[in-house]
Amino acid sequence: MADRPVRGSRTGRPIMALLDLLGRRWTLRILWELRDGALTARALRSACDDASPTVLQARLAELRAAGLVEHAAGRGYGLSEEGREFLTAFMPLYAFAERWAASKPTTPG
Amino acid sequence: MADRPVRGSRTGRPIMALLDLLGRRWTLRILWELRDGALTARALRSACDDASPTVLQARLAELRAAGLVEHAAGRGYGLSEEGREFLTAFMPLYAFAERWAASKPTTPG
DNA sequence: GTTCATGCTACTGATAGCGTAGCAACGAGG
DNA sequence: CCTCGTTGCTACGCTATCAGTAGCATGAAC
Repeated sequence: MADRPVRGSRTGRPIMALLDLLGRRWTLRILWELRDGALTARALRSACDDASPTVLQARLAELRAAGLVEHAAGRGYGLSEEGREFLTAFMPLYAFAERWAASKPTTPG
Repeated sequence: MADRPVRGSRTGRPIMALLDLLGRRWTLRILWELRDGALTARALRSACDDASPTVLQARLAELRAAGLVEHAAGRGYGLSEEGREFLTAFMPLYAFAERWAASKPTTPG
């Protein structure tokens, strides 16, 4: 996992790089949990259902390489300027999720 | 992978269910490749860099269970009404990807 | 009958992720 | 100096997921 940028980025289409980046476990979740501000690595872990630090660190590294997440020493991880742009672009999907769940039978509770 | 709806859906927050659904390999890609109309299972496979039919079938099943994808016998797989809504909500992220790639050094071409 | 395309499944081997434990660095308090 | 508690990060063994290839059953055209 060193020089390989992002799976699919060689197609030249940025959307493929993004699709591939987001299509990995915890990636979207991390970005989402960071929406209200920076979190320490351990706090982020708690927010993400205590996911393995192994994967979390890997995702954080990818996200930092992608320029979406930044790390302030001692203060934890937070969204970068681009990360916040991402989240803004993501919000319509949040709205969709609400409507989607409302029309789904698989939402008993 | 039988009765379990979607990881994280028990939190009651639909966004978690969506985040989790999308955070699986090929899920986002499938939805994206279906944007211009239905594709047969094999055509979809080609569009998805010849991904394993095993995973593709699994994703297709999940996507159908989620109500985002439909299957017309002989005609292939296509987005449902909700699937199209999803894609509409996804478009801002497409726009973001373009800007994002432009500001990234990791896009030599 | 043969041929072709459809959707789908069965394997085996590789990769990614999980769960737990632990390390090094830094600051506060004694 | 030492201890304590926090930080970010890594190692290890085990499991689940994915990859890659092959193959099945169905249906239409000929």
